Amino acid sequence: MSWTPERIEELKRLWDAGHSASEIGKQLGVSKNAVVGKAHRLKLAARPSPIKRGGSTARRRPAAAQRQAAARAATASPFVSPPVASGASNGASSGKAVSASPFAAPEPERVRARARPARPVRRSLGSQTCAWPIGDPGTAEFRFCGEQTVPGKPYCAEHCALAYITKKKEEAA
DNA sequence: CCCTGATTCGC
DNA sequence: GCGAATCAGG
Repeated sequence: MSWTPERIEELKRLWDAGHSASEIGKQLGVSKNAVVGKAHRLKLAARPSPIKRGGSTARRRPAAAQRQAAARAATASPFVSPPVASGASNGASSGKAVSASPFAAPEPERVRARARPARPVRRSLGSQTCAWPIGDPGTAEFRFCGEQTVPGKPYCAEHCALAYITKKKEEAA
């Protein structure tokens, strides 16, 4: 939708009335950014700005500009993106390598689990314990199920039923 | 997290 | 001119 005189008028009115950009945006059916951008272009009263760029330390355009340009290019261009992705030869290997941990694929709901201390999973070879996560990872209460696993599976029978969802089950649910 | 407005820049 | 992405403060 374009900025018709009426809409601009409305924008001015609401902006002048002290409404927030997102609020005005809702009213006019546009995004907050659109409102702010238009207001800026119209030179409307630059109301109390939350932040100020370059107010104190000034000049730091290059970095921001580069990032923006990069982001822009990344989303817009069909090409662009081949940079390193894997095999980073230099540090920064913060990847926790989740691999095929208990959290890997199954269970859609609580997959939020990060690569937590997934160590206690196997402890004793004689009787594997169910690696089904219980509770919120990161909290003290977090633990794994610990029941005897189904041979060849990382979970107990009960949790295998939950972990391995079939298409049919999914549709039934 | 949510919110805010400001700025940049591809379109 | 437009506005998404990004930034940066509350």
